[in-house]
Amino acid sequence: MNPFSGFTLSEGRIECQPVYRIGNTAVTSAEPQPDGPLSPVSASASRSASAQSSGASPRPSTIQDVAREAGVSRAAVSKVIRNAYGVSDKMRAQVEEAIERLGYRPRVAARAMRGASFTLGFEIPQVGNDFLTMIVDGATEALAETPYQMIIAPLGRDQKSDVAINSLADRQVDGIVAISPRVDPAWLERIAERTPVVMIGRHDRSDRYDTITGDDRSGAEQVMSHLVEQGHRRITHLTIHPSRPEPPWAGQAGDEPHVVRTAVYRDRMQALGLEPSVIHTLFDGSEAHATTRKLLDSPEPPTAIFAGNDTLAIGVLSAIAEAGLDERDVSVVGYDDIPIARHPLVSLTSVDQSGVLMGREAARLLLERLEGRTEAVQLQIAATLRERRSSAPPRC
Amino acid sequence: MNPFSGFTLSEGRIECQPVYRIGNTAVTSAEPQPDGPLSPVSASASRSASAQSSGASPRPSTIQDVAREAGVSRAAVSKVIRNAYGVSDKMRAQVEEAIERLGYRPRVAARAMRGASFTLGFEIPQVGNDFLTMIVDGATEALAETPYQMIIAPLGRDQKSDVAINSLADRQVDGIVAISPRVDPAWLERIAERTPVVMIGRHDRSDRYDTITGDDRSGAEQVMSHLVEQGHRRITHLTIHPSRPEPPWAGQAGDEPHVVRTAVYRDRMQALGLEPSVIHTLFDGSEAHATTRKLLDSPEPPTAIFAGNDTLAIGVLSAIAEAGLDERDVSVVGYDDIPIARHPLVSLTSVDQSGVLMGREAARLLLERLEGRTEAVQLQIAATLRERRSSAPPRC
DNA sequence: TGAAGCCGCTGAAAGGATTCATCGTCGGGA
DNA sequence: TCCCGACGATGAATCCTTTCAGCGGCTTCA
Repeated sequence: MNPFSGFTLSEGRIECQPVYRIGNTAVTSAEPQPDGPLSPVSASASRSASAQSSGASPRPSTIQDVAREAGVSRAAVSKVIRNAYGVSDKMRAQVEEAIERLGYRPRVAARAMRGASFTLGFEIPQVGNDFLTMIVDGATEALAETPYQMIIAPLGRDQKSDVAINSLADRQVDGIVAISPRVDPAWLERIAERTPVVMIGRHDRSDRYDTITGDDRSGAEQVMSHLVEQGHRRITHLTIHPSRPEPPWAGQAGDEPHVVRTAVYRDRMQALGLEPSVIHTLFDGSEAHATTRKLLDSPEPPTAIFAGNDTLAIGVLSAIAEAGLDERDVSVVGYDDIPIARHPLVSLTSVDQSGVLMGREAARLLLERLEGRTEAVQLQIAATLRERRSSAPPRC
Repeated sequence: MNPFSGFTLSEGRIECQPVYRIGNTAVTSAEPQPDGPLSPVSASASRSASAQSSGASPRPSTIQDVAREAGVSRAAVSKVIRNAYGVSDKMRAQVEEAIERLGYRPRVAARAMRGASFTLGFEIPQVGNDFLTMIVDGATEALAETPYQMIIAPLGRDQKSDVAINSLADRQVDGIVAISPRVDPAWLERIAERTPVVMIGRHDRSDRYDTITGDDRSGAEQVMSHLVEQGHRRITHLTIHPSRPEPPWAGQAGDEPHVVRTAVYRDRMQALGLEPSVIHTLFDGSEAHATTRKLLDSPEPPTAIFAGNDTLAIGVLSAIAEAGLDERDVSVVGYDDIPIARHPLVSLTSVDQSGVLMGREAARLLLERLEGRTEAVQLQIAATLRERRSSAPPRC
């Protein structure tokens, strides 16, 4: 079975909450198709049929129609659209009027076949993650005045980054932003041969793609200094699971941000003669919550928890609050400084590495590449600790 | 100037936070292009040139290459890929082996020209909004086993929904999910003639596109009953600005969720002989925060605030916390039940309308359409009040 | 006045996958 | 042995846009 074919609708509608359906319930072609599992063919076939049956759907106008309407050639219209060289004012006016009259819109698929798709793709490992959202926001802003449209390919459950990146490449996006994905650098370089790539997060260095990283070393140092100065000695570090199995490129090509932060934690603890304690959880806050509860019940709970990112820190905070404790019992520091960290009810100490700036710069780097830059660039964004209420000197 | 042409990179790099740039700074083609402002042409031209200069970039293999490799015709390969009718096991094996050997991936743009793009587009008015995130999560899940890839088109700053929807249509997505956009229903129907559309949120009813709504009436009723039962009388309603100027289709075609919630609020207040007080703010929480501060300083502040959605409610809560007050002073109820509402530090009473379910159903409805359904469907998702700490009986 | 060069525009080819009409082959029944 | 139908595979047409080579007409300069 090749990866592009064959799928079936999972049958049955799961209703965990009442859904009222108005309108038809019967699906026209619900009975098994003659050629086995529902395939894209039958889907597109029946779709076009339905478009006809619902009637009065004039096919959208093409560049040919515009050319006819304006009394010029297809190529001339194309040049007007692309703002290319060699178009008289008169012709431009005629063509633009014709475009207006027909409501013509260039088909991106057709453009992509020869030229550009004017699309920049963002691979986002976790849609709900606020740090990633900041990156998207920054990029959106940077692309506002350009003809480029951003599209986001979210990762499905248990999906690997490379699926989404491939999917973007298949769509012939003009550039790709990949956010700290666990993919083979060599593979990514192969993608980058054809499509400009900016990779955010990992401390990679490549001649083929650009990278943007936060200063994870400095950020983590600041966290540790802050906690130690406050008098904490029993500090636990909570972070996400490392890649399993250990990818062959790990360590060699550059480390993921979380790995760097963890390394700094270990170093600082050992330098102080303290026992490092690192706990790995899933990336969403739920497991961080459960883990923290257990931690609080342990005979000698930590007085401070350094969470690898804010999502984890939020989960940690919820466990602490549920246990009726506060920052005087257990201090918490996160990483990323997502918007909710600033909220007075949360007030989470965190490291600001300006996701918005990262997103903006990522978009810029892609635009530069499209403009012609060929050498790789590495950007590093400074990290700044934002001290808030969640970290305080321990009681005893 | 037509809308598809002409852009320039905004010059100068704004650095509000230190950015360290490693690697080249000079951009190859920074000098003005011969044909005026940098146009997509030159961009793609220089790009391909750079690809050549960096060398060793064999053009990606096509269906033709696979056909040659497997010793069959192009059409045969196409049929294998699409899992279509009339392929012998032997040929399938040969072709799949050839695909494997060449690392062939079908170009989506080319497929879209005749067949399907296997892409479903989501128009998301606000990337950071957690309710919308829940919808995306639900849809991701529903699409996991299908060959369809989801792409998200986020709205740029000050961008209208129709820009993003058009952009998705231009990319020939096979289906569109639009989330409560302020667009003309007639316009949306025109889009829906060619591409299946599911619209989430607005209480529309169309023969051409499907709709999914929450039960905003019931949800708002539950909120008001809850607050009134707790003894609140001075209840202020905070909601987002209505569309300005008033769109010509307002009220006629169906209302936006926020408008329905506000209407219920007004009705209930008036039925109780109380003075309704509605305040409009921007959709992001920041203005809600400022507005609430002012409200708290007023001579007779409300004892409860019913926020039109959770994002606003979070902003309200932050103002209340900053003022050193709590739920006994001012109760807060939101709408959507986003994940952070459950957090013990926030504990926001809210209306759960299951965004995840909405997203899942939206994806399903599109798949049904692609399967052949032609009649429109309306789904309504039940609303359930989740009572939490943020709403409590007033002090006096 | 002739040659050269530029300008504005045009026709045709290219790009990759799908689909339709068509063709060849093989097995089985008469 | 012959014919027919079913099955499998094929070539060509198609989708829409961009790009390239080229073509008149005009200007400029020798």
